[in-house]
Amino acid sequence: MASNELSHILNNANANLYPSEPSLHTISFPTTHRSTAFNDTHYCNNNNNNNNNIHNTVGPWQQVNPQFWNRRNVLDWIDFHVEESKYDATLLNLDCCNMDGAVLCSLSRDAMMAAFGRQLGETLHQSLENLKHKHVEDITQNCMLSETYELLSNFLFDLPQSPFNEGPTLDSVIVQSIPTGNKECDSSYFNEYKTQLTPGSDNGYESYSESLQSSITGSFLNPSSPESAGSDSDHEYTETHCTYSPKCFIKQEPVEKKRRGRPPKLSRGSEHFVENRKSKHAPRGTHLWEFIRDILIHPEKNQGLMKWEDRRDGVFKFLKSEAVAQLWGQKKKNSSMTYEKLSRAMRYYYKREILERVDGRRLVYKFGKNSSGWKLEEMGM
DNA sequence: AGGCGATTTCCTGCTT
DNA sequence: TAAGCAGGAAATCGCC
Repeated sequence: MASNELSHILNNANANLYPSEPSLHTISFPTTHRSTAFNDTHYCNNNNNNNNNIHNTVGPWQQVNPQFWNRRNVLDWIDFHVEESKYDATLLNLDCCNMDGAVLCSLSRDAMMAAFGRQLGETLHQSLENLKHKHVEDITQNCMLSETYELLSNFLFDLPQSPFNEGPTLDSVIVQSIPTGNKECDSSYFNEYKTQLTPGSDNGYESYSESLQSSITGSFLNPSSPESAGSDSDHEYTETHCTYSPKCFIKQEPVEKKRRGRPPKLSRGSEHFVENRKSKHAPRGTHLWEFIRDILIHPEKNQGLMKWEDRRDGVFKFLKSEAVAQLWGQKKKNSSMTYEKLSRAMRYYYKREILERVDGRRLVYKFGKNSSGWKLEEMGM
């Protein structure tokens, strides 16, 4: 089978799993034909030389710890190996590809081979082990002592948080060194990434949000610092239980947690969100206005989400309001975040003079005197 | 335990 | 008509 046919099949799978929104096109992953798209400046290649596991093209999945892959990353990764090994993609059970990285990493070698066949399963297993090892090695080699651990933990905790520089907590990276056998079906550290597989969560918003985060992660997060919300208690969000299922590997049953905010009405077709909602207060130092500011002060990296209208006066505009809202929602582990809700929170800032009103202009806001970190002088420019 | 801050959610009415 | 804005009300949840 021709390579482009394989790509076509997996692209279709991608399309089915990730119904796209028009506004997303500029920021979503390229799924195939990486040779041009993946070698551009969107992706950091600093680790490529260390990776002795084949890849001569670069994909976001390669830059991010497999534990943090979303479903699209998993699909891209499978796609890559299908193409490389000239595997007949028609033999693939696409249901078996529908999982995120945390789930993927919980699969044993046998499970991989059962799902993907002996040849491809072995290839994928090997690739995954190499990638996992690479990331664990990168991260753990300098923090072997508990003293170092503590220092680094404090350092990570004290870092200013933004969607661009926040990395995993030390706990979230150290746990990867647990032997695979102990990790199977015990990856609660990463369970927040799994909830998207729960029944009813496979909706446009979730996928959209995933894609967004993926592109952010793939394009300008530190590749070894995937977005973990920088929380000291992320692993508390959701307890899920996973079991092997021949059809789709994982059946997940999130334990119900109370969500924050006023209870949503259930009569608008949004019932399916409720089961997946997790409650989480914003991590210290991560407020909405800071999140917005951090997008703005990285103009080369914000993928056209927002722009400065008047840099000196702190006037800015949302270009992709819903996309920003989704990103914010993802940061807060809230898949039902919308621009409407985000903007309500923004309006509360008027009173506190973190923002100032800009009358008559849609999607335009201005930083107020109680905001900081965006002024050119502050940034030494 | 309770207050508080920072949202989150829903809502109505208005404007663009 | 849709999208966005404005702001009240109620609710949640981490922190102190």
